[in-house]
Amino acid sequence: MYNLVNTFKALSDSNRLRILKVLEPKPLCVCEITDVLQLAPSTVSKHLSILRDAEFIVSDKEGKWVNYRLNRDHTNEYVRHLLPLIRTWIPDDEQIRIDRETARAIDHQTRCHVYE
Amino acid sequence: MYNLVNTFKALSDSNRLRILKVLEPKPLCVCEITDVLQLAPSTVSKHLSILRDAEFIVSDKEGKWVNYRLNRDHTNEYVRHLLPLIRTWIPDDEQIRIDRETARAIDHQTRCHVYE
DNA sequence: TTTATATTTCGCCGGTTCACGAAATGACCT
DNA sequence: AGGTCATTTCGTGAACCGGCGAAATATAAA
Repeated sequence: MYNLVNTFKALSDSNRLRILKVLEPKPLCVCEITDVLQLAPSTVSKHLSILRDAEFIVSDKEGKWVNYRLNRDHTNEYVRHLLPLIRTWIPDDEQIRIDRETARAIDHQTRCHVYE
Repeated sequence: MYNLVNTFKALSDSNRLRILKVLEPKPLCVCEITDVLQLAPSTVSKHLSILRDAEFIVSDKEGKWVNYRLNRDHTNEYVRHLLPLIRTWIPDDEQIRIDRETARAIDHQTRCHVYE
């Protein structure tokens, strides 16, 4: 029960839903997500840890960056059912549309100071 | 988006999940639900209004009582998908099991002062 | 080693949520 | 009309949540 409540709590914030929706097309690192949400990095980091604790997303460390992606693993029953539903929901929400366009427009090399 | 967040918020409280689960077998009035949850009537009433606003439950007035039941209507897309999921989840949670037993044991006539 | 960048952790502040009791409202019996 | 019970509304206090900036940590270039 406690676990189920926690799962729904993770989904009870519009900025966390924005994160899940912007990760649908492709994984992103924290600084890219920060650019999309326009929130302080510490705030974004906290949101990501909540989504990760609920197993909606997983992180991969790559150099100084941490990439986050949707959890496609089917171990967690709640996530297994909820992620596909969320994928079908609010596909044309204006905010979500803007976020995806923002994410698409980010030049990863420049934004994340990647040396060649 | 706002609507979806609100839907998840309605599910983000263990007492509200208890209400949804105890209503699965059959509708109950507020005083019966109050007996099950062991919370103040005003608190229970508030939880019920949150669940009703999110369209998970509907109310029917019957004399001085208000009966609440799960919303089987399929108008709300979120509810249409989430209620069946919740029905399959935490079926053997200890608290849920106790709540259902409590509800089953309530003598409606006596508890709700029903005149013959 | 120093500097730059990315990320997380921590503490604080303001707003929200959840619990309660008191009061208001509604329905029905006498 | 007066009394009783069911329910809701309202105000309040404690706990929680989401935002921020500062500091800590990690990686890698210079």
